[in-house]
Order: sequence, then C-alpha cells, then structure tokens
Amino acid sequence: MIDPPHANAYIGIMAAHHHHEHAGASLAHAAEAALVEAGEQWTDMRSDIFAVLATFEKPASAYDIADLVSQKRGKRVAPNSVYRILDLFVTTNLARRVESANAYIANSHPGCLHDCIFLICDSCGTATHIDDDALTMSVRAAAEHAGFAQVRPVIEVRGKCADCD
Amino acid sequence: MIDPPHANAYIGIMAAHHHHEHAGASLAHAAEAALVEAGEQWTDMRSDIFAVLATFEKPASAYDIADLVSQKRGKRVAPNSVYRILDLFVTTNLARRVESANAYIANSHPGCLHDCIFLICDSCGTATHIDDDALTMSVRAAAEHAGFAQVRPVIEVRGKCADCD
DNA sequence: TTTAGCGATGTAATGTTGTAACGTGCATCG
DNA sequence: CGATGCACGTTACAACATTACATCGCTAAA
Repeated sequence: MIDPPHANAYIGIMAAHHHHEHAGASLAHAAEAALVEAGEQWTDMRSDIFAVLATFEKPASAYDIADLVSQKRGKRVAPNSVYRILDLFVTTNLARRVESANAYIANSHPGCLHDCIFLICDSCGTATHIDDDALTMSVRAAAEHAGFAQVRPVIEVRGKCADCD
Repeated sequence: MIDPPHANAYIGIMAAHHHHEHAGASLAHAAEAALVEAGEQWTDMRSDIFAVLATFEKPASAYDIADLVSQKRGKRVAPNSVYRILDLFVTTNLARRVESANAYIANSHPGCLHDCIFLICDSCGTATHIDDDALTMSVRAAAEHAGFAQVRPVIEVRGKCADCD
C-alpha cells in the first residue's frame, strides 16, 4: 500500500503506517503468502533461495546465494537460476536490488509496497532501510515534474554506520 | 573548486546558486580548471577521456569510453586505465557514477558540488539530472538521523522519459 | 492414455563490469 | 647522478549478468 503523496519535503515522520517487521519463519511465511498472492508458485527452490537471502544482513550477491544454496542442497545451483528467482522476487516485492552494491536484500515486510531508502555502510557492508514516504514521494514528484512516467526511485545512501563511525 | 572539509555535517548553502551549464569546449575548459584546482594534472589522456565522456548523453560505461578513446588515439587503451581516470574524475567531481547503470556521466558544472538526482530513461537510456537541494538535504538528514556519517547519497530515478512515454 | 503445452529448473557458454599486481617512462629534486 | 613520485601500460583474473537451449514434471485437451 502506498501512502498518498505529501506536498513537500522531509518531515521525518513515518506517518500512520504500521509494519510487521517479519523475521525467520514468520518472514518466510509472509513471503510465501505474497508470492502466491501474486499468482506465482512457492517452490522448493524459491523457498531455499528466499531462506538463504533472508539470513544475510548485508546485501547478498547472486553468487553468494548460489554458493550457499548449493551447499544446502548438496548440488550445484547455477547463478543463472538464482538470478531468475531474484528477478521474480524483486518484481513481486519480496526482495530489493541494491544498485550501488550489485546485490539483493530480502524485504522484511513483503506484501507492503513502498519505495524505500537504503543505508549501506561502506565499512561493514550492512544495510538498513528507512521508510519515509514523504521523502520518496517528493522524489517521485520531482521526476514526474520533469516528464518522467512509470517512475521507480532508487534511493540509497552510502556512508559509515553508527557502529563503524 | 573543492571546498575545504567542514568540521561537521553538510551545510547546504546552495540557495542563490547560479549554474553555468557548460558544453563542448567550454565544458572541457571548466573541467581542466577544476582538476588543476584540485592539485591534479590535466594530461592528454585525461583530456581525451573527458572529451569522449562529454560527447555521450547517455551514461557511458568504462568500456565504451575505452573503445572510443582507443579509436581516437589509434592505440589500444585498456579499460583499466579508463577506470583509474574515471575514479579520479568522480572524486574531483568532474564526473558522476550512475550506480543503477554501472556507467559514468560528465558533470556539466564541474567545480560546483552538489548531490544530484539522476533521471534515467529505461527505454532510450538518456540521463538527465535535477538539482533539488531541499530534497537531497532531506535524504542526508534522514541518513544522519539514523546514525550515518560521511554520507554520500545515491538518488536515481528509473522510468520513461517524456519522449519515450 | 497419449500427447501437447507450459512453467520451473538445469547446463553451458559467453558477455560485461571491475580490480590487482606489477612494469615502464618521465619529470623533479636533493 | 640516483631517488622519489606520478601517470600510464600490460596482463591476468575476479565478480556480476545474460543468452540459448535442454529437461523435467505437471495438467489439460484429444
């Protein structure tokens, strides 16, 4: 669900938006539900890939995932297959691609659609995300004002996290 | 010109801010000035690479540039060398990296330092940029509020441009 | 029951992007 | 002169991503 656009810039409030930040089995279950809801199948392969992806707290590359899933299954899983499924996850909002890291991260609240803002630490690589609909809507608005349509914002911030600072 | 490091966070005085949107020879000249100002040399290689980069209106990959510069010089220039110089350009603000395209684009007003917002058309690949300091400052503020330091925002918007829409 | 279709996955090859390690030439400066 | 520093060359390789085609299993129509 997307909140209506706000008139202008940052007001740093998360509106009246209630997230269940899933984790572990709960997250996997939510992911399954979201995928089925989207008319797609929740297969063993998809389940394994999602499970592996969800264990990472840093954005994971397709190759990282391929390696771990290969271990888990005792059989080589090619990056190719992983990419296919990651693409599916991204389009169904189960995962996000972190452009500045060429990597992916599980969406901790699948089924709930926003633009989100990633903070990626250049030292430790961990990524956190913030949801600030006022801000992302402003970015959308700016792009649309410039004549863009079917807008997909990519908002990431590189820096040093509080722990590494 | 690169501002001296400030003691603390970003103080975005962009306010009454006047851009010369350079192009062609004027842009090359401005780039040279900016690089020299930064204490770096403006060599033939750097000049050629900047010139090639500036002819693109779409973000150019290091390999694209390597090919064209190789032609121009009648001698193979390895991608490696191009990367080195592109990195220099990025750190001195003569060029920007477009993360979502793994490519680079010349800064049309070198010497003038902001965070900028790129709009990249998924159809034709052209990139435009907008400067909206209120917005970028808000993103910075949000990241800093989350405990991040030495913040470098990456704000890009994928979509369909007015021509392709 | 066969078989045609389709979606998911496997396999192999290849293309693209990025980095590491080390060498060479050249200018400056003691 | 020799030492230092910088720009650039060369090679190799690592990391990321896509393409084309094969196979498997399921289901629906003949």
